[in-house]
Amino acid sequence: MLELAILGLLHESPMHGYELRKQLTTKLGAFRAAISYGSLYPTLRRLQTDGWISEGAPPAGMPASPDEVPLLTGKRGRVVYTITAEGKERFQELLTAAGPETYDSEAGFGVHFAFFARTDPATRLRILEGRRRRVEERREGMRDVLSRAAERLDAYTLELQRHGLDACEREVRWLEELIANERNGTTPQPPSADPERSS
Amino acid sequence: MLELAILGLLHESPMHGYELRKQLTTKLGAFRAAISYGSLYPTLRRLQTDGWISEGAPPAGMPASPDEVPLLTGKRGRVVYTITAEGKERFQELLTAAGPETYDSEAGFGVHFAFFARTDPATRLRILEGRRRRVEERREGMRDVLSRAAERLDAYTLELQRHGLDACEREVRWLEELIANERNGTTPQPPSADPERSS
DNA sequence: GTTGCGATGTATCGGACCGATACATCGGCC
DNA sequence: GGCCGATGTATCGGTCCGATACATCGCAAC
Repeated sequence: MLELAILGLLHESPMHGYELRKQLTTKLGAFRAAISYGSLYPTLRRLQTDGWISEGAPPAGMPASPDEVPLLTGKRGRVVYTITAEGKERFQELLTAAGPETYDSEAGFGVHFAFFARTDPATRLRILEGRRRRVEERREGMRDVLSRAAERLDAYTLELQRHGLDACEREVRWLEELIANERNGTTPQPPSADPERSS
Repeated sequence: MLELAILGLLHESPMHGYELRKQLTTKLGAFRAAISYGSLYPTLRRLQTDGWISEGAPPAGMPASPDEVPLLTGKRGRVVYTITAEGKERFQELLTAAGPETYDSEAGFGVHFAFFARTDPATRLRILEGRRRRVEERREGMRDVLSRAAERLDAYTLELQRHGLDACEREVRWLEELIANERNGTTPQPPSADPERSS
């Protein structure tokens, strides 16, 4: 989960922990709240020992975009992380290997979706459909509760079920739309002016 | 979290673990997916050593409703848990002491909301307003992203933000409505005794 | 100039919760 | 009689969170 998210962000640009967390929070803010440092730093360490990322600025070849954002200024005390070539492979591998755990959790789906621009069409479709199935199941469960046991629940529990059901129906409709687009190839492609940096 | 949920359910009726999990899943299904046994059983053990619940059928006084649901049949191998008097106090205490952690997480809010029928009006209002504030903050964050950095995001990330924003706006509206009802006293009370606004 | 203060930044620890797994029993159905 | 899916209890490793502790930087007030 976090591994995929971190690799994905570092794929775009090298970064230090603090900035990483901020980007994580805004980019994935729709589906999960915020990433804790208590998971971020240990994960960074693990990724480093696994060889997916390396400490320090990129190997002098890459001209590290001089953006307005203060990303990789290796100032005092800051530790800048850069994704390695193996890390990029690992990223693609994780992107494609999208099992049930991908759509089972909100966070899992959110992270994968956030990197759909780098995911191949077949995998995109598979994830969207898996997610839809999952949400439909939840929806059916709530419908059953509401139709079969409504009179045995208090008003608040009832209201909670209704709200949840509504949210599920909405998400299913959203997913249907995305799936339809995906099949048509209508989906706005990522700015294809950027054809694969390396690998 | 789990502690509150378990005490709340056992407050309604004694139960064994399996049934507890099923009820947990349906009652709180709107906001959190499912409870794992890996958290349920250890928590049950802890609640027991803390004295909030006890193993075995109720102390012979309570006539354990002979419902159609097979709840407390102390058959072979089953362990039935019953809430103690101290447990009921603890439950009320947890219900009322609703700090920020209550509305920070989906699950926390969901659990508290599910037991609103047993929560006093002032606490209900406090929780609803805290939650609203929290969701509004998330909403503002996403609005900023969409208005300030939309052109720098790919189509999928954009769509994710839009979907998240929509969900937030919807939840805020839902909360507004609940808060308004709460202030009017329009909210249906638990079935106990409410001759004023019965339907 | 120095003092204080909020934003930036790195790091760890205990605990909550999950996912997989193992295993035992029960009620039918063939 | 045997098989199988529901029911039922339990544990283990791992992921992630929340609180906390510091250290530094820019800057404004005095």
